[in-house]
Amino acid sequence: MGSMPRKPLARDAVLDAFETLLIDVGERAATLDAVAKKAGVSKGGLLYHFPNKEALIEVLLDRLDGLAKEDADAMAAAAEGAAAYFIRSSVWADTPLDRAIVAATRLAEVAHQETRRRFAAIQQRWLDEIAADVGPGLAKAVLYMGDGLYFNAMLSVGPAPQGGAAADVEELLAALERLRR
Amino acid sequence: MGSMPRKPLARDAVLDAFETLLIDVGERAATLDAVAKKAGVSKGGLLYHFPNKEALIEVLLDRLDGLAKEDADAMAAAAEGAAAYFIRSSVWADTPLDRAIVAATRLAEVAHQETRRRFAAIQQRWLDEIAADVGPGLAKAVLYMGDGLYFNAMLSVGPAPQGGAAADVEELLAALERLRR
DNA sequence: ATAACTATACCGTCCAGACGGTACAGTTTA
DNA sequence: TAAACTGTACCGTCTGGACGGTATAGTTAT
Repeated sequence: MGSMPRKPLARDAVLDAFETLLIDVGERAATLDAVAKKAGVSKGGLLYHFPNKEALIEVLLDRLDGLAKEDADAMAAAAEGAAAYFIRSSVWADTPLDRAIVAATRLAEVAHQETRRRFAAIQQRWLDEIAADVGPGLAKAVLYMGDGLYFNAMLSVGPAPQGGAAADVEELLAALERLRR
Repeated sequence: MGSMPRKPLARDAVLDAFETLLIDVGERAATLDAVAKKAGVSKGGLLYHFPNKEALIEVLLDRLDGLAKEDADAMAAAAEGAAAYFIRSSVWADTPLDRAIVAATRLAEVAHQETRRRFAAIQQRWLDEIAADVGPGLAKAVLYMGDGLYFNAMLSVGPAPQGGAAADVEELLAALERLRR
């Protein structure tokens, strides 16, 4: 039979902890020690799975790419249209994709180039889907509305409680309908 | 009698350097040593004017408040209307206000609470002016469009050159006209 | 004379990463 | 079948460097 080593439980715990800390306290405070402590893992154990902090980031970005691709596919197939789907999904809802995006944003803010590149690619894909729905002339307007929602969520998410951003979506959807006519 | 000490040249140089470093390399890399070096000032000279990093931040936020207030007043008085003025001014144009906003955003991303509070206040003022122009139902849509522009600028500004975001503004203004009808 | 610096040395703390060791599941060999 | 061995999954400690901040003695401009 093939060898069956123990399952690497710490690995996922570390990744989730890293993501959570990025979201809650920012990149600066998401130190290896803090991540290890949050994950309930020793620092040595953390470094066994991720040789350095950059490796931690890379895996997080890969996870983001996967989730973003899934989401873009769902957007393209959405019955309500890509634009409405996009607006709706731009509210902070603590989904895996939301978390991955905000976490990655914290890295981009710190001028992490690779993160910025990935972001640009994801944004482009979103823009393409929206343009296919509402036409190229309005796509940017819709994209930026959603981005604005994210932007505001980013600045309030964290230790502070999250307000009722869900109400904003209705306004944005109404604006979208108006643009569509 | 009239002893006239020399003018504090270093003070402004330090503030500008701090702002530039925040924009270009993020909060993490905007160390006191880096700021002093960029400003062409000794570290001792920097600390002569700003006893600690927090003081540096506070003065930057005060400068932001002043510029934001000026801008909001101009927005309220704009002939084209507050909403169009806002959209237009949301493009990254390297103005003092743009720089102050992006610099402050870098701090907010690092979960600096006071910075977030100031931002929320500025956003509220903007929202009020826009609502006075296009009505409360559409204000959030317009605000978020502008924020989206800023958001994207934040993620691309820095060492990388700035693309033609100015073209986007025309799209957004067209969308705004459409909403207004 | 005095504010506005320069230059440099230094301190405590924090952090990324290296390193050596431990526990244990599974595999081989006698 | 059991001792010997192997590889994975960790733990705990240490080190070297960076960073924020202090201190202090000397220099320049007004």
